[in-house]
Amino acid sequence: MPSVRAIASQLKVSPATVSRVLNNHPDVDEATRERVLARINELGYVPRIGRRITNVIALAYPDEPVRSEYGAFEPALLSGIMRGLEEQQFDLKLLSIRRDKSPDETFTQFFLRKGIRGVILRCFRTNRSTICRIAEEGFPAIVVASEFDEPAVNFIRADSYPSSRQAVEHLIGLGHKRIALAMHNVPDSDHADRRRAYDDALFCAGLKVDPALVMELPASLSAGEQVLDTMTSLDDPATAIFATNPMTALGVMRRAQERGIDVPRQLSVVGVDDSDVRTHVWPRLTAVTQNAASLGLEAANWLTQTIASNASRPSCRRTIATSFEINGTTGPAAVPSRERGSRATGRRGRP
Amino acid sequence: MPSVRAIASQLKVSPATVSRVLNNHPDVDEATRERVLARINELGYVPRIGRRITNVIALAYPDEPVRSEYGAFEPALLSGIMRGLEEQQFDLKLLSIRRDKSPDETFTQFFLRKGIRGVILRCFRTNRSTICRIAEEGFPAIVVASEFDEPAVNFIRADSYPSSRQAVEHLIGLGHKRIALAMHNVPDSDHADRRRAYDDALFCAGLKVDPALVMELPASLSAGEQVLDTMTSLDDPATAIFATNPMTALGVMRRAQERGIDVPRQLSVVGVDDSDVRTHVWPRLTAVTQNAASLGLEAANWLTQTIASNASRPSCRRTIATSFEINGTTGPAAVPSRERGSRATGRRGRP
DNA sequence: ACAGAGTCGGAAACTGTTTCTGAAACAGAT
DNA sequence: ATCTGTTTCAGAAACAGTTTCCGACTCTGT
Repeated sequence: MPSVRAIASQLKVSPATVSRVLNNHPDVDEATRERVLARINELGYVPRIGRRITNVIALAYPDEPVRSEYGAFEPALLSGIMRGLEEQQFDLKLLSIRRDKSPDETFTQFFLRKGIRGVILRCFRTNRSTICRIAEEGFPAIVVASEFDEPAVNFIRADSYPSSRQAVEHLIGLGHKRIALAMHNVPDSDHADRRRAYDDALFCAGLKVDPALVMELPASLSAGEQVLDTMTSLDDPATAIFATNPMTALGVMRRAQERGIDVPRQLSVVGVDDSDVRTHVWPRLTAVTQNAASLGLEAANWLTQTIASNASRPSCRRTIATSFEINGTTGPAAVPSRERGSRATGRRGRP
Repeated sequence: MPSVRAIASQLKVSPATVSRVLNNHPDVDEATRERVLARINELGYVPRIGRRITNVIALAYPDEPVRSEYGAFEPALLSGIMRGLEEQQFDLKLLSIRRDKSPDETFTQFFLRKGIRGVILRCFRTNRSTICRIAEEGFPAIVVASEFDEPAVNFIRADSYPSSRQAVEHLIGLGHKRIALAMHNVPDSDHADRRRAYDDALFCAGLKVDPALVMELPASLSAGEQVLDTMTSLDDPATAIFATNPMTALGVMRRAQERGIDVPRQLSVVGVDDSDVRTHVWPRLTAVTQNAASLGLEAANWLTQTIASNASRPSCRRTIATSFEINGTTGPAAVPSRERGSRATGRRGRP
């Protein structure tokens, strides 16, 4: 377990210099800084207070400290993380990278300066490259709720493919043939899963994917409203909508109520839920649900155990399952207009 | 700025002993521990790393780490806190008292052991006495979103009296005379404010408070449903409902939709919102809104500034205003039917 | 060429924590 | 009563990181 002094003596510099490098003090020569940093990375320095090593991990947000736009996702995640930290007795710090990181320090420096042993990362559209850089530096890190192709990036996420497929098949089973898909307009792995599930389910049922039924929009209430308006005003309107994020689903519901469209009689809606907003509306939303708390718990567990067992360059590419919950917003397809009418069963589907 | 060694030499003990006391090691005599603790308190010891003093504050939860039951209140609060910490460059740690505090250490010890300079406290029904004890010990602390009579306890909260009164007066102005009040069944200052506002507004309008119109229940969706059912089935039913917390308000809305009661034609609803759930339903909920983010920001600002200016025993008893936002769930009172019973219009849909 | 300013970094001083060790107290047996 | 072994308590020293002070070196302007 290398200390500042150990590194210093190896490099034939003084402990003061190593400390200065770690704390990003300006008055150290660039070449020296590089050398020290390289050795620190190589030997795997861990921060200490006095003689005790710090057991602190961080939850780091890229820009804004904490986003509340996702509703109860963040508190559920935090709650899970805190529980996951319990076992190895770690503490949790909240970090905002934009706020605290100086542009001319490395991420490793930044985290060590904050006395952090490992970091849980939240990924938004803006910071995928940031996350890749952190992973390259080799600092213990895990991304929660996003997928990465880069092998260096550890992540844990929920795979929504099976549940999403279940969802679409549920709709098909209820006789729906015109099923709309409301996607996020920024491609990410979660939404790719859902798209794939949609395509596959339709294909296996012998249905064609109609591009007119697929929309890509931001994740927001108003996007959901737009989806509903568009999909109901088609020549051959949708009889069901699968909205792949919570806000869009809520927007669809709200607008349907506003326009007096009876859900699920006239239109079925399936959403995705991170927490429990699906229970906030009536009828309760049929939805693909992912458990943010267990994501947090597993991430924290993996990270602390990795740190404790100080494995070098460990890998975590875990997906946990989402589930599909049938509630009140899905029902048999409305009997289509006469000419194709004989196929619809009209039987009220009991889940 | 007293150090461990300074305290030690004053007390004629070794630094090791002081350190042991701070870290709650078992092998130190009870009398010695008391003496050290007293002196630490007296001199206002601050934790350091090396020669630098730590600039870390904590957000401490009593039992469960983070509650997600309040929806987006917590993330909004956190977001505000992080912004409030920015100015004085403090870091934030999350602490769970139940998890981390040993029963036989004082709170001051606990916080110092965690390297904390000050603490923001969340108050739930279970831990008011805990909070009073912390305040008595004199450790820099501030409670967010609750009120305390004890003069030693610092807090910052939103006073919902004016907005609540505005809300009830708004209903009265719309011609409502039968206004129901759905209260939380655990008395706390927030709900007391709302109760008082309700009473006062009614009184000033020359209306009597009908005990049949006041219910006290837990804060939950099902409680809201119960409220709606009860209030619409009275002999002289309510024409408006004021639900003093977000979940209850949502429950009322959901049940109204379920039963086909047209809001706001047949029934007006006013809620309370911590974040933005009021926009998740249709029609958008008319609500008293408190801004959790600014509570967090102000709390963090006060705490960090207090610490930086090391005032001894500072006091903060601040209330910030809530606001009243008129949206789509309030409208003129239904024309009091000539002979009651023709009330249900059955018309669905567009306002 | 020389003076002054700026850069870089080491020694030392000062944090807090832990390990090692020893003194004192206590319990039990002879 | 004395001896022995154990437990309790706490100090000395070693060791962790950071900062202050100061000296050496470099660079620039005159």
